[in-house]
Amino acid sequence: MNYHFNDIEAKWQKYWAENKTFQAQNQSDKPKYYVLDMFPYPSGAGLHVGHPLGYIASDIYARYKRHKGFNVLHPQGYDSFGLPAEQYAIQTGQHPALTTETNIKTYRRQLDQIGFSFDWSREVRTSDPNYYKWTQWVFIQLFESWYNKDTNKAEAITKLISVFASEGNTNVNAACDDAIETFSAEDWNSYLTEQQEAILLKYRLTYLAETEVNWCPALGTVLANDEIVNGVSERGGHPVVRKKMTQWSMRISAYAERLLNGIDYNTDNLEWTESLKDIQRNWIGKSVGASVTFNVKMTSEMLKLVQHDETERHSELNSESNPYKIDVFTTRPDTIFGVSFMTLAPEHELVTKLTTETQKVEVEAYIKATAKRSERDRMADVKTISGVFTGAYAEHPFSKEPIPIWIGDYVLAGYGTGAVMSVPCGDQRDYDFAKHFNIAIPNIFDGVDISEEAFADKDKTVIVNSDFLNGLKYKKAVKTAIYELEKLGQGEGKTNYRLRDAVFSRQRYWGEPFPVYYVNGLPQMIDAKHLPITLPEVEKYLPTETGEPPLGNATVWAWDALKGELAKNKDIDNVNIHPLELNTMPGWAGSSQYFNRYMDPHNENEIFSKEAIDYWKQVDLYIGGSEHATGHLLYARFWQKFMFDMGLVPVDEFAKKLINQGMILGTSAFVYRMEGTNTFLSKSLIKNKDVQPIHADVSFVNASDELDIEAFKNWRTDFKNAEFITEEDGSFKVSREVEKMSKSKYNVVSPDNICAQYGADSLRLYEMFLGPLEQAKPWNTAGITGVHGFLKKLWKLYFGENGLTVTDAEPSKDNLKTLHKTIKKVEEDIENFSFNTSVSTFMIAVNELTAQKCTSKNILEPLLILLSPYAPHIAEELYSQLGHDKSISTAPFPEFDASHLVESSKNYPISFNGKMRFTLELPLDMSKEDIEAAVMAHDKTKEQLQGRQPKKVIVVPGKIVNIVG
RNA sequence: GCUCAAGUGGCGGAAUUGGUAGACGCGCUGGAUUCAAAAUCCAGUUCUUUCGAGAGUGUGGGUUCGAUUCCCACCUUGAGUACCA
Repeated sequence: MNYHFNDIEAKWQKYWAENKTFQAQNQSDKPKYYVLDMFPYPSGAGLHVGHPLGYIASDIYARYKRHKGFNVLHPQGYDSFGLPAEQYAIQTGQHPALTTETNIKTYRRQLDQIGFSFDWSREVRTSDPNYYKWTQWVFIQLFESWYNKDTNKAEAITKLISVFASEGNTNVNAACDDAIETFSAEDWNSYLTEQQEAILLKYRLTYLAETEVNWCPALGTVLANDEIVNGVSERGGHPVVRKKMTQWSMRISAYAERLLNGIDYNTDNLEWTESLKDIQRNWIGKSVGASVTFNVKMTSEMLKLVQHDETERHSELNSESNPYKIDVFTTRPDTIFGVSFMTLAPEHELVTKLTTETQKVEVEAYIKATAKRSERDRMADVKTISGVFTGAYAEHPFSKEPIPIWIGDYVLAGYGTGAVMSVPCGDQRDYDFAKHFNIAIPNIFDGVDISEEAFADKDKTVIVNSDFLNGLKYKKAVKTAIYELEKLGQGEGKTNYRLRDAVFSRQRYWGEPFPVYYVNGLPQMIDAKHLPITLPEVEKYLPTETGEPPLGNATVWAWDALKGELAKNKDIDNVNIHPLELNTMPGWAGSSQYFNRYMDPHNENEIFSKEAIDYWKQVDLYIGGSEHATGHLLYARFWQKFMFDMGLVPVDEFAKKLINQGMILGTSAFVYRMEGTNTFLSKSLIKNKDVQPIHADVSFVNASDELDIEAFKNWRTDFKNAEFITEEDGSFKVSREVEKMSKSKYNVVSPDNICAQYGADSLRLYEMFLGPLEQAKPWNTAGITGVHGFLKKLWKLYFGENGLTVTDAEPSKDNLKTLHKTIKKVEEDIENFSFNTSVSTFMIAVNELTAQKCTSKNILEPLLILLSPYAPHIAEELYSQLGHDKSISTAPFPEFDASHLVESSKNYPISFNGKMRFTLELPLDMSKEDIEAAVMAHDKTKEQLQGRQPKKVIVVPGKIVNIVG
């Protein structure tokens, strides 16, 4: 009987589906274990061999945990909202839901054929209204919450309202918009509802505000920072410009410190790799320093302006005590006496007010010029120093000396306060700016040469020329400076984060609609009992002619607040029937809580039941790509912390352990055509020839890099009559190069073909065998014959020509030794996610057992359980052939027994000066002295020493002997 | 620029606490089987070599009886981030 992998695999896939073998229960006597993959976006291209890598790894772990007696949850679903389906809809008119459905069918077929142990009864799709109902629900909860910095958690907005009503906002310590004016309880109670609503928006965890956003004209939508790569859109590489728009934002900045603390201190709940933690740390970008307030030296023109402003605001303060102030953030308050100018971002709101009559023309021209530059231009050109003097001066907080105020585009409006105190002796950019514009560069560092460049080494700093800071070192100087600034009321210690609030609106059709309608321009939440608010039908998926998002095309997209149902747009009366939000949510909305929904996916009354979340708690193992480090993985942590504050989840990190699988690269094949001809040269003939490299489809090339010339000729009409000059042996060789796997490089390999030709078990083994899980590595189909041959060899261990050969024979000592060293190694490897090395271990075991002619069931049955996580189909088949009528999937993992590995002797490596020269078999219970004597007496030792007397002999019993001299 | 990771045969990679470098597999070479091929099986395969042996894990140094492994400097590649004050 031969190994018919296609039949076997189909048989067991059917068995698992029919018997619901991998369906997880929400209660069990067994301990729980939750293994999760990042769910896929079902693209039209289907899977290539790179996609299942992480799924295979997580499947091995999930299956292993079942053997180890765990109640395993291993779900799968689809992140099915997204741009490609929408763009296809724009081109063809086909509803994105249909495209998505078709693509999901393909994905499901491809996933099923690989034999994953997913619990498909828990499948979620982000574009399913029954799912996105809960995405909308979380959004409402965020809207109804604010962040209390005193209790350090999110709290109900109703609580904030009652504080405002009883004591105003002076004692409220919230994560909120900057520049919120203080008000008393009387003020609050006298405000109109609209005024109150507008104020509350500045506190809510999701809020509507006019912000500078990244607008991508080509995609017709805004993008979050993590969706921009090198100044262009991640999808499609289109230019991005800064634009002010009213958009929903998520106040993730409120959680910046807790997101960092989770990385640095909550390591029990966040066993992520250091590199991934580094990426998030970097992205959050904490810097500790101080804010410093500089008073502007007022000119008579400015005073007029101030008085005008103040009268407008009905303020009783007089202008003398309220000049213009410039707040800056600095990480080096110790260098305050090194300030020789200030620089504002061109967009800074004070610029127009400060600029003097004489400088006006120059300043306005500069602002205009910088506004025109795109994000990318600005990034590409960081070398050019540009800026303009405003004509105004600020006053040094201590020396009271005048400090010229400049504007320059090296200062970013979006970071800190959009203004810096420039210390040219301690900051290279300030230094370059000062040199360029001939501004003074005072030195405040003791014994440091700053004639060529700035000096930024904190640790070696001793401050001079700095009044009360003279003679102090960095740390002390920082403390003292902050203390003195606080005394003056012109500064305080401050921490700044690079992390910005995340824009949450997208001008798209194929996304979650907001559960929001507008009354008098102010957003109102739809009551959760009316959810889901489902996507309306539209004629076209493009923006409207008036520039509104695609939902502006819908005719039934208004909200009847009285009846609590959708209404027609033409019936909008702004009394009972109001317009609905036209934006949709971004891609990461649906992926920020899906892992919890899997715990209780069919619950219609709650996002998940308390029992379910208390049972499963959090994901124990999460496997996915590191490209989500600053997107999904950060947003999901933020939502989880919010859900934790709400008391909805028991753990504030959603994924205990995270592993990033490396990318599988393609091995492209190149053929060479002589320039100007239709003649192709084999690889070794191209030296010194003028040739043009052309990608050949990798399916035309065999393991020895020989091209199937006929297949290549039939590929394209212009190759039809091509000439081929071969090697001497008649073969035509291609050259190989490792590149990213992509259609345009003709190096894409589909798992469908591999499964048909070698089987899913071979595919699974080979993907693991390629190399360490987390490492990027090239795919080369040729190598799969190795693992495929192994499976055939394994099969032969159980089946001969005349059927099953397994017996009840007592295992030999060697049999047991092979089995138990395999158990030990495989178990260690799985625990360490070192799957590549356990495949080698299996090969060694099968090679050894074959050589030993082992037929013993006591060896061959446990071997199947060891192998079952990796190659489940063949393991199930052989296990059933051994007489079992139940699936192997929960058979207990074999117990390692060290007694089978005990040796009585050791083959000692004998080294001379650390170099191994020969080995010597000696009993393990031999004493150090006897070992030394035996080695010294050996002929080869004498030969090595050639009469020399060794200086020293190192004997490590059980390990090595080293002779020095 | 800053942060992180990695450099081992023709190729993918192994060596888990400092102790026989190159496991396992691909490819290659030779052989068996076959009319032939595929498949299968056996042997060999880091480099140099005067066939005794010698060298060797990106480069240079250090610690050690002993270093792919630890330390220092440098080079290369990849990833993240980027006028972040």
